[in-house]
Amino acid sequence: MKPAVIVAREDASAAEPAYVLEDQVGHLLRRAHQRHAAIFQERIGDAQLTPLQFAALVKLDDLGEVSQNELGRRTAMDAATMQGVIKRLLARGLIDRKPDPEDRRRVVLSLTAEGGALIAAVMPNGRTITDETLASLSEVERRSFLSLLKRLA
Amino acid sequence: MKPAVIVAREDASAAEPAYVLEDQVGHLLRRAHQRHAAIFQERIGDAQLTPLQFAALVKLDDLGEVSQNELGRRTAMDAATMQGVIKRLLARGLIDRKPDPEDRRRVVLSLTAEGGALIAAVMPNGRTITDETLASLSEVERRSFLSLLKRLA
DNA sequence: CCCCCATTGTTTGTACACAAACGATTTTCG
DNA sequence: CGAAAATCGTTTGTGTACAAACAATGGGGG
Repeated sequence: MKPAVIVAREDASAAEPAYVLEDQVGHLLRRAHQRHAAIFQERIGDAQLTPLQFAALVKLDDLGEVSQNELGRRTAMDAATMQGVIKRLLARGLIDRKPDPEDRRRVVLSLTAEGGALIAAVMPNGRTITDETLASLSEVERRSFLSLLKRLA
Repeated sequence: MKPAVIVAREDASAAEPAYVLEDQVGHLLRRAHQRHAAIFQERIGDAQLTPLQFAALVKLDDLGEVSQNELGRRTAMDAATMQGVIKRLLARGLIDRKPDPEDRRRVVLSLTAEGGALIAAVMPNGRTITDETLASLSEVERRSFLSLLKRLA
């Protein structure tokens, strides 16, 4: 049997604990993401390169040649967002684009020499950014946090 | 013949571990935030209400009357973003806006009756959204995750 | 008292983020 | 085979996100 006084624990007048914005996952995820974006911009070493553009270049470096939608799936961008990212990378001459001879709906994307050089140059900064983002956590805490975060995403 | 150079290219015994996009905090934060936004839209119960608009209403409900910049600070939005959010909430008649008699640079924001009713109605859905976002974690894991996330934000 | 400087709110421009609708293709299956 | 369904890339429209520049106001120190 339960003690009757348990109800009064949080607040004398409310049955439900207060909804505190600052404690909600959504709000915290948004703020953590904002902070990471700020660190990225400060440390990536190329003022024009955004997190999504960096992600697209990294994946393109991994995969060699991919279609636009496929690259979008690998980097968690929808087709409309991918459109814009690809357009800007093309404009900077960092990627190449040609029709797929085997499927006329597709275009095949790949890094240019310039894109390959850029991604090689800034990749170490990517590690720095990850480190700095997690700087307030110990090594054990980082592993724990990343493992939990991965299960949420 | 088997050239030794191949080994140095991409190998488990390489000095640097590979940069795996899927393991980077930034990418994971982005994906977790995306997933939360999708759950929010599905569950908040008002198709027009966005996470930022909801946050602004919650804080306005807490604080009563605040200036626009102050509300922005409390909800982690910069002034330009706040501009758009406030404009849309005003257009829907959910908030009120009047000049501050004590400081002519400021405007004072507050909930309208309609805004108050809406926030009261959807607040429980906010709890549901938080729960569903964290659904893949146990109670202990949730507490641990939120505590670590709060230290990152 | 007055000038410098900070703060408030606005505008402009760039870049995600995604829904919805579209034409062109390819695939699937009756 | 041929019609329906799925996939590919594009466009449009709305809503964050933030830098940078701006006019107007307020506060403080010389």
